[in-house]
Amino acid sequence: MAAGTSRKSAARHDRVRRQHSDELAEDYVEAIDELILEKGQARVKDLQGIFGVSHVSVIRALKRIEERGLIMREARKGYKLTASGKRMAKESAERHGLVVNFLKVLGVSASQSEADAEGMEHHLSRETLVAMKEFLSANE
Amino acid sequence: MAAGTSRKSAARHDRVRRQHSDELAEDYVEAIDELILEKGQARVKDLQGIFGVSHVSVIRALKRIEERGLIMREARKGYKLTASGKRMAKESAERHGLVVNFLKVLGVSASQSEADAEGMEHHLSRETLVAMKEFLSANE
DNA sequence: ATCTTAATGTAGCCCCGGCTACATAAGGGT
DNA sequence: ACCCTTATGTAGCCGGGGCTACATTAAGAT
Repeated sequence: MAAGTSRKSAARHDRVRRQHSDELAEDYVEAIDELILEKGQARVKDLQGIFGVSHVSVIRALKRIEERGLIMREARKGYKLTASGKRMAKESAERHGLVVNFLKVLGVSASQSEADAEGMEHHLSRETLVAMKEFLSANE
Repeated sequence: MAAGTSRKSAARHDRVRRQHSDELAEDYVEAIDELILEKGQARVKDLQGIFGVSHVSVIRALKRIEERGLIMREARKGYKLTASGKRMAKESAERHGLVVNFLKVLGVSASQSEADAEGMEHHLSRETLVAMKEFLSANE
């Protein structure tokens, strides 16, 4: 970077902040998707177990995510995804798979690939994801 | 992952949360390091400009970072890094450079490499960083 | 030295993501 | 039907990172 100029910028930090607030929604949406696939329903208790937080934190998170139109309460079956929730879950899962594979092919162990993917996946641009995809097709 | 098991875990989420809280410290420490290099001092005002937040947010962040022993107030010259602050800045800068380079070699544009590196760099394990380093030496 | 402006600091509010403790609703067992 | 347990929901607190508005301190200009 040019001398006298930091690489950091206001815009950048805004972006990172927004990403952080999306992470939680994405994680919940993915978890709900998996739960419904595996057990037919996604309840507070399940999510509490998955994320290792109190049921209160789960409830509040679900409320906000519901307000964002990603999930809906179901009669006595917990939560289900709305159309946009499903879209998010799908994209999110695809991206996760891509990043994990990428790391593995790069030579990272399976377990560490999982762990790192979960940290980084929310911070990658389309462009970088495409580059990873291309790398994968060239190296698999 | 095995059916019936989510890839998410309490431990994982703890880790991500801790990483988030470290991001700010790392960003400040790096910014202070750069400022001192470039202008001989790092003041609240400078940091405010760099991060695009109010001076109040800067002051509070600096307080916490000072409590963590990473920085120290200097007479009328703003802040300077302690030994461990310097260590963090160095590591952090090295890691940033590595990640940016890695992305560039992967085919990502310079500006997007910068942007994405800033999002991801706080979430990479040693193992993944080493893998990136190896990729770089094999592909430059 | 004084006056003005710029920089720093304080008070107090917001939202979000944690939490515990208590209150209700649902389900199961007998 | 009743009781007990498990699940869900509410109240209210903490800390972190955001903010504005106001107070103070430092620096420059005259």
